Order: sequence, then structure tokens, then C-alpha cells
Amino acid sequence: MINSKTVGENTYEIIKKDIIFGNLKPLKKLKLNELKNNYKTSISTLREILSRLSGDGFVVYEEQKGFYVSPVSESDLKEIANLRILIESHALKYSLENSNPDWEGSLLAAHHKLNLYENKLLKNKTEERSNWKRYDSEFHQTLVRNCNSNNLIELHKLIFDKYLRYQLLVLTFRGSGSIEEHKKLLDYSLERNFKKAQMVLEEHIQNGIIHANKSF
Amino acid sequence: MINSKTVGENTYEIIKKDIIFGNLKPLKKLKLNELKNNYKTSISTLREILSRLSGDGFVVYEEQKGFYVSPVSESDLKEIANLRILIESHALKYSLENSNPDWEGSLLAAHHKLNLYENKLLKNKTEERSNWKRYDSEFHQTLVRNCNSNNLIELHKLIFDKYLRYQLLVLTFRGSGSIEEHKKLLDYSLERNFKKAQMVLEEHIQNGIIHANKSF
DNA sequence: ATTTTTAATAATATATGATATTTTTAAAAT
DNA sequence: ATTTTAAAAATATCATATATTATTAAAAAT
Repeated sequence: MINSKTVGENTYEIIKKDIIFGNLKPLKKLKLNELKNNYKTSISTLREILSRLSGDGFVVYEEQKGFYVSPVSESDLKEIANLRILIESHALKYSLENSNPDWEGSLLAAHHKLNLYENKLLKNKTEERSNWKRYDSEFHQTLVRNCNSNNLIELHKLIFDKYLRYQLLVLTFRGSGSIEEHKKLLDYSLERNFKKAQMVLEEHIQNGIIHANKSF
Repeated sequence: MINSKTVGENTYEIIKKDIIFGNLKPLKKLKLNELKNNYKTSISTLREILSRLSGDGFVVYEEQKGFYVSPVSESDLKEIANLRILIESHALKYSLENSNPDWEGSLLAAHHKLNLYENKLLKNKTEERSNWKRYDSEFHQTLVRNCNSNNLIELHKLIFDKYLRYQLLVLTFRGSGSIEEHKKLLDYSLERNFKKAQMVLEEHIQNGIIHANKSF
């Protein structure tokens, strides 16, 4: 067991991670019996998990035919990126409007950790990639956390996770460009300059997908 | 059986509808055994359904404590309305950019049916309310359908359904105001005038929630 | 030899019963 | 009134069984 949660919750996390990290390849058929053996859980629990994952968009369900891992495509990546720009910008706007010392502090902290890691990554390309993504996620989630709308935060998480999957499947670390953008994002946010922060954010996400190695 | 689909699919639709229409009240505990009796399905199937619904946001799940109907609140309604404005406007923009005779035709058709019904409703207040919502949904879904992004369409549906729940729980038909807005929305859309169409849409949704009878 | 049909196999969908664990409720004690 | 304890209810999980539907493989037909 990963932690003290229920079997269902743990396995949900594991399978989700396996999809995001590409251990379960796009379009792979998710046969109940196979999963049952691999993840050591009962079929009923698995069906619950796959139902949840299909709600999240990581799994596709077809009646009488079962579940399979959601496909990936260039057009889907573009859609996701555009949605992320839309949602994250919107949330950022409100986060800045509600800006306060606590939040500014947490943003600084999140950026600090991300920055350290990105610099490490710049020097040593062999560094662990999943850690980078963790800090990147945390920074961007902090950016939106102050928007004062749970629905918006939830939505952002949903989209961000989908984007994350693409990052781990086909996107690569862009090096100093990304580092600079994150720094600007931090600075403009602390200045509460939405216009500029938004522009950087949009650029940041757009640049991210340009870097996709087109191996779909 | 409602139709030829699987038991799970049918019951999912029924329970979802029961939540949206308020037959299952906000915060109501959804005990498996109770549901099992009321909906005549097994607990395993029910757990799948509730897992899906919690992904959709209609049901809340807490570990070891089970499922209950999502709460409603004024602040939540406002969040949903704002999100709907954001998403629907964004999608509308692209729908207009991709405008073509086919889509224009379907929009006209959807508006026609909605308009007939709203006028009927204006004269006869006792008219069936769920039909009105059906036509309203169809019109707004048509509005976004041409945006050429499945992710966006899905997202809109998600938000719209949440909004729909509030419409049926606390919102009422506003009469001629709504009729006029829908007409303008149609006209500006056919003219491909995004700016104006967007303004009307935003107004339309804002006006909608002002009309909430504050009975949370 | 390719297509179609048929039969066999595998997989899904659903239900039920069993068990361990956790929550909730009710009663008793402080 | 609050805490403790005991009983009851509910959840979480699994295993097993059955009917139905899909898929695959083999046989038959063209």
C-alpha cells in the first residue's frame, strides 16, 4: 500500500499515474482480468476506478466493449493547450485580484523550488523528469489557487493533468526559455500586473507545445 | 428499461436526472442499500454509477463514508455562471469563425423550436418546465457545437449541466427578456458578429442568475 | 483464394453473498 | 452535558455465478 487510503483510492492513483507516465500506452485495451492480475484488485473495484478515470478523460468507455486508454493526437494536444491557456489565464486574473501576502509567499516558495530544479536540469540533462513535472505542477497550481473559485480550481486541475500527460509523453524540457518565463510569471504576478503575466503565460504554454516531438 | 442500453447506463441517466430535477435533494446521503431498492440495481453497478457522477460533480464522495448529493449554494451558482460565460463565449467565438451553412441551419432550427416554446410559456405559465430546458439546452449546445474542439464541447456540457441543475432548482422562466436575448443571440451569430453576440450571451447568463429565488 | 457463416472462446455486465473494517447510533457512565 | 462503550448499520472489497455480447478461429460456401 502506498498509504493508508482505501484500495480503490490507491489503485486509482496508480493507474492514473501509469497512464500519465505512459506505462499504459494510448489505446491499450484495459481488460478487467488482466488489470486484476497486475494491480491485485477485484473486478468490481477496478470498474469503479475505470469509471472515474473515464470521467477524467484518461480512459474511454464503450458499452459492452469495455475500457481502453484514451488516445493522443496532435489536435487533441492543441485543444488541451488552448483550454489550459483559457482557464489558467482566467484563474490567474482572479488570483491577482485577490492577492495577499500569504499567497504571494506560497508563490515565491513554489517558484523557488521549481527554479532550483530547472537549473539543475539545465546542467544535468539526465536528471529525473518526474520531479521536474511535480514542481512545475505545483507552481502553476499555486498560480490559480488564489482565484477564490473551487469550480475553477477543479477545472484547471482536470485540464492540467491532461496537459501533463502530453508533457510526459511527447514534450521535453526546453531549458532556459522555460526558466525565464517562470521567473517573469512570478515577477509580474507579484506586481499584480495581469496583462503582462497573462501574456507570458500564454507564450509559455504555446512555446511548450511547439517543443513537442511529433511522435504521435 | 428506458431504452436498449445497459442497466448501468440507464440507471446513470436516471439518477443524474433525479439529481438535476431535485428528486434527490442536495446533501442527501446516497446509501447503497436504499438506492439498490429504489433503482433495482446491484450495489456494484451503483458504485460505478456514483463514481461517474462524482466525476461529473453531481455527487460527492468521501472515503469510508460514502456518497451524497452535491450541495448547492449561491456562491457555487455564481462560480458556475461565470465559468459558463467563460467557456461558452470562448466556444462561440470559434463556432462563428468556422461558421457554415449547415451549422447556421441547425442554429436556426434550434432557435425556432426554443422560440415557439418560450412564447407558449409566456402565455401559459403552467406549461411543462422540463421541455423548456430541453430546448434551451439544445440551442446553447448548438451555439458551441461548431467550435471544432471536442474538449471544449465536453467541458461546456459539463458546466452547462451543472447550471441546468440550478435552473431547475432555483431559477425561473424570465419571460420576454430571455426571448429577446435568444433572438439577438441568433441574429448576431448569423451575422458572425462575435463582439455583440458575446455581450448578449454574457448578459443572458447574468440575468439568468439574478432571477434566482434565493432559496438555498 | 477470398468472403461468408458458424461454432468456440473470451470478455463484459450484472447480481449476490461473504467478510473485514469503519461509521453511526444508542445506551450507559461519569 | 460530555465522554465512554456497546450494538447496529454502512462501507469497501472480493469471489463466484450467470447471462449476454464480442472476438476469434474454424468450417463452409462462393
